[in-house]
Amino acid sequence: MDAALQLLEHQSFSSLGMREVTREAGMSPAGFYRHFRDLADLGVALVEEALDSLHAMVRAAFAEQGDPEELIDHAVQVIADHVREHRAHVRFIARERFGGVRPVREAIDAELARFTDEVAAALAAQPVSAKWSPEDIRMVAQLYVDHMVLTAAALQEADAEGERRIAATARRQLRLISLGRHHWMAD
Amino acid sequence: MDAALQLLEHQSFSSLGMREVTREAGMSPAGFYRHFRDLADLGVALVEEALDSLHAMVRAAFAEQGDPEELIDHAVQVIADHVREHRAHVRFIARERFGGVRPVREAIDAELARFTDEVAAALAAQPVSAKWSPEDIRMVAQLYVDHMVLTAAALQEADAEGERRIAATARRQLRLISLGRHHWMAD
DNA sequence: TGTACATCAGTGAACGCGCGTTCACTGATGTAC
DNA sequence: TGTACATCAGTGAACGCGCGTTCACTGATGTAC
Repeated sequence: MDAALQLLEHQSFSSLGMREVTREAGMSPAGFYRHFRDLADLGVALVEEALDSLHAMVRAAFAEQGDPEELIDHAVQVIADHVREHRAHVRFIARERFGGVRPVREAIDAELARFTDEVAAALAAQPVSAKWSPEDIRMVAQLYVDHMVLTAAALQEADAEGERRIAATARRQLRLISLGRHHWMAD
Repeated sequence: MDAALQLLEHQSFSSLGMREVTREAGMSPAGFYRHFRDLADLGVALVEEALDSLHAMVRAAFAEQGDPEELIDHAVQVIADHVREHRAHVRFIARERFGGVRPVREAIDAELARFTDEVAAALAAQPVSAKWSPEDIRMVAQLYVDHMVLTAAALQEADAEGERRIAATARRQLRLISLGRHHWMAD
């Protein structure tokens, strides 16, 4: 799996060869079948591995208490740290979320839907969304999850300067969304 | 190019074979070289074709005048129409935006950056953003373009019922962003 | 403590196949005089 | 109107190569008695 992730730095999953993977892993082609039935099987295993770590990140991003400003700074910081530590995983998810291998795409979609549920639950607990309908809460949760994945994807291929720029933009965008949330019921 | 788009319904570009393409197109393998130097060359040509049509869509989505509510309904309608008429193009862009073939990915990024400029110019002309800094305007433009691409990508693989659901969510999300914009300077 | 057996990750050779690329070619269409 | 030549999309055969998959195997580690 590490060998595959390594190779996926410069190509997408659907073009991965299994001889390629075993070569990178330093084993003979036949050895592959000791671990996976086929490449799609490996792909799904990678999704699970990658989203386990993402899962921890989502929790961390929403754990903090405090005013919106602090929450936003903290969340963006958590995302940036996560990307630095799990670059290959983030790239894999970003690339294959709309990629050409159905089982992989579906596994990612299912996991992201679970994240959205989790974020929605966290939002529902905040005073701001006291009188919101469940649909509206989910709609905002989706906006947040999409924004998070997109930001992580952008960070993943940025240098240090690009990282600062992307983080700054992300913070402002989250602030704008937060403003919208505070005026959703009032207006 | 049509043959390639057809094949890309079920795979991503980096796994496309050129014998595969010529077979689908009903010609001999060697004929490929009459039109493209290699597959990456074909890919870049597809990006241009796909984003020409998207370009027209962006203009249309922002052309309308009226109150925010009408603008949003109109924009989402334009996106939905576009996806219905150019499903293969939309899928290609969504899939390859973070895909494994660098020249293709870079061509898409460059085009989307141009879209963002265009949207930023349209936003700058609106009374709401009268006193905004250029950076803040661009930040909102980026939010809109990302949201548009993500919505189009989701619509592209949805059935009729999913289409309604996705469009409804997109409208609410745009309304929330619009609310945030109206309170950006005030708060 | 020693022996016999089971499990299991990994090997290396072999298979048939489809790949990308090249080559000299054909035949239709356009152009100059 | 007729003739000679240029252009150019498409052909079909051939090449060497790496692919995914299978097979009987090896040898290390764990387990039962």
